[in-house]
Amino acid sequence: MPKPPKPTEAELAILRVIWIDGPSTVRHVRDALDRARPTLYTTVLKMLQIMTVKGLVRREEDGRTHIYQSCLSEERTQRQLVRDLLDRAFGGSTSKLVMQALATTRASAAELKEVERLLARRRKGKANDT
Amino acid sequence: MPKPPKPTEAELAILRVIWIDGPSTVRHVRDALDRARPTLYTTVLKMLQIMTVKGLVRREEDGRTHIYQSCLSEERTQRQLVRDLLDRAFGGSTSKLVMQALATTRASAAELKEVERLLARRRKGKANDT
DNA sequence: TCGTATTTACGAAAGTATTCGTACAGAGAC
DNA sequence: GTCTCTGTACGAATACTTTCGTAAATACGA
Repeated sequence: MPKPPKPTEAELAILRVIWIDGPSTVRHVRDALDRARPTLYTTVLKMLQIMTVKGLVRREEDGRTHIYQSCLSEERTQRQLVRDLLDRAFGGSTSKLVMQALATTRASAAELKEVERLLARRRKGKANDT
Repeated sequence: MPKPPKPTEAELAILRVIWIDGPSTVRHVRDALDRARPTLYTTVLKMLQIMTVKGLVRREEDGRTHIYQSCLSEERTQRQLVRDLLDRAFGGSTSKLVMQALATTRASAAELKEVERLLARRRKGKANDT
């Protein structure tokens, strides 16, 4: 299968619901999204139909309703998005990107520790374990 | 002034030229972009006009031609983009984002060393120095 | 002066993403 | 059966982004 395209903003929001809550109905996705931003039922439905055509999600019929699940893992998609940003905004420099990530106020002490743990593991040769 | 919006893809490509090469004419930006992707002169001109209205760049007249410079620093924009991605794709988890950044094949040994240096500096309290 | 280059201006077209409105079908209450 | 609720389908409208075509002004060389 041809690699699925980079998800758009609205698509990503939907994918996140599915990654976190697992395979979901349209209604579930809508309710989850609605908390952040009011969304009509048919809008979510339409998006999921489009995403099905694009190969971002696939659906399973359960009686009258459909259940959507992601075709891509959260990690793989995240990696794709990071790489994309790396190329578009950082000229490929990972260290510059990490620098700006750490400059974010949201990077808590616990987060920093976790990052250090990652680096240490990586240094020991135990590359990616995601 | 109201904070300028997140640059679109084409806008970011233009901004990168200006950040790297300094204040530029339309022609210079076009020539630079053209190496990566053929672009018509008037397309770049139009984009720069739009970007001027949005407050992403400002221009100075030099005789008949205009010279465009960025209103935002490269670092600030990068930080904005990283934070945006952090929120949209990682639920705010900096460590997960960094993990995926390091998982990229493009992260060379030198890059990793640089990241470690950053972390060490940060640990010592010398927060951001960009 | 005349023709060509280069420049800005800008509306319109094309492309893409998102939202909305309406139709229709099935299930359950009454 | 009929009403209502919940579901899918899908075209159309809207919004946003990018590209293109053409006009007008100015500079410059022959």
